[in-house]
Amino acid sequence: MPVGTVGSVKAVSQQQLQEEVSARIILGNTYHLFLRPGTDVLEKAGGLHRFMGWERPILTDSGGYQVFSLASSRKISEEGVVFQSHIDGSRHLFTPESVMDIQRSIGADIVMAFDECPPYPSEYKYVKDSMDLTHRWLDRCISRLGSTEDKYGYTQNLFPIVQGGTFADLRKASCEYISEKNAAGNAIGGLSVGEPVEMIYEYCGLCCEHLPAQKPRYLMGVGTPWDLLECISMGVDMFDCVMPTRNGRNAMLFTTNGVINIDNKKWEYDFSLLDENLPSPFSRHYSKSYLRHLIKSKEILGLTIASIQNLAFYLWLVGEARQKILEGTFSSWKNGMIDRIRQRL
RNA sequence: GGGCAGGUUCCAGAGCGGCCAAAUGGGGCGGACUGUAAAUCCGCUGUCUUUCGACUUCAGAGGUUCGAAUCCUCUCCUGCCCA
Repeated sequence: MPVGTVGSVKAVSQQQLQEEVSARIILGNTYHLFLRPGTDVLEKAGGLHRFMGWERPILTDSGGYQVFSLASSRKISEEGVVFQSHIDGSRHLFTPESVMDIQRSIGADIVMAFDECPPYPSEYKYVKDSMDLTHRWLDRCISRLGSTEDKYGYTQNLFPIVQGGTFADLRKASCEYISEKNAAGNAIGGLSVGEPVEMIYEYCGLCCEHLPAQKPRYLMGVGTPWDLLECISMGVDMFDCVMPTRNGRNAMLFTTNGVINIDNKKWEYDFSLLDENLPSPFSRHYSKSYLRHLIKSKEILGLTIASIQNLAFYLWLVGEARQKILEGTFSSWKNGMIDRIRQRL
């Protein structure tokens, strides 16, 4: 579900946000923004796609995460990954080259490198070897993308992905390797794979210190609304996550006033709007009571409304963050906002 | 008036002499979900107690039995059928 665009903002450095930038929010159950000056690769690319009235750049992932999450049905080698379909059992070979071609065909503005995402916890040696493989694959991605044409008349930008697990020296080495490629933007991968949240913060912060400040930093797979604010404060510009939609489907609502379990009886006769503070027509049209009824009745419309509510909330939140960055008040605003949106209603 | 079938813990519904505080589902309460195959998964849900355990429950009252939600008697109530 496409969502829209955000304006110009001030940026975030390690501890604090500074500088002016352009930001844009994208698509689906993922949402992305470019917070800091000159980090909006799409500004130059001009790769905006019209869809249902929204301007929407496209970001596609490479399948590296599926190699991790569906580990039982794949085999990794230097060449690539043989992956077995859960639908019909057929085997497919994914290589850095084929994955670049596919993402080009889809028309992605942002093409993600093909990487391996080791699980947590993993041994140092495994993570190191995996990281080296990811780096070699990155070179093949760059080479492939460099030897093929943009398919639809606008630039298709490659984002490399940092790996290195939860080992500081590997993370640092990976950041350096990736940075040298001088890509349009850089992604932090291999986090939110089961480690404690504190470690996400720790290694995200570490990566932000070692990735170029003038390029967008994209933290893959994170996270809760409060995670976003914490990571924005460390210098992350883009995120994507299943959380708004998956948790929405599981009856968890994120709102500007706090977290709701819409399954709870307390909402049965609560005819107040889902979230009166959001611009989304869904949030301002349906009541908590009605949504609870739909979900209790197992009406699929309930899952849709819950998902859209959460998406609208995430977009509102990053929009607010951008605004506060612009005003130079992000740091003082952040903690109070976390307390507010994190409370259980 | 006559004939059947029933009354089980919030609801539905198993159990039909000991392994029953009582299956299972629903409901209720809580938790999880972080680069999405998956509208999913996990606890708790009579009372008291941290545990062991103790206590009170299967319409009501009696009874049979070492022992009863389960067997017998009566009473009350519900549904269906016939008059």
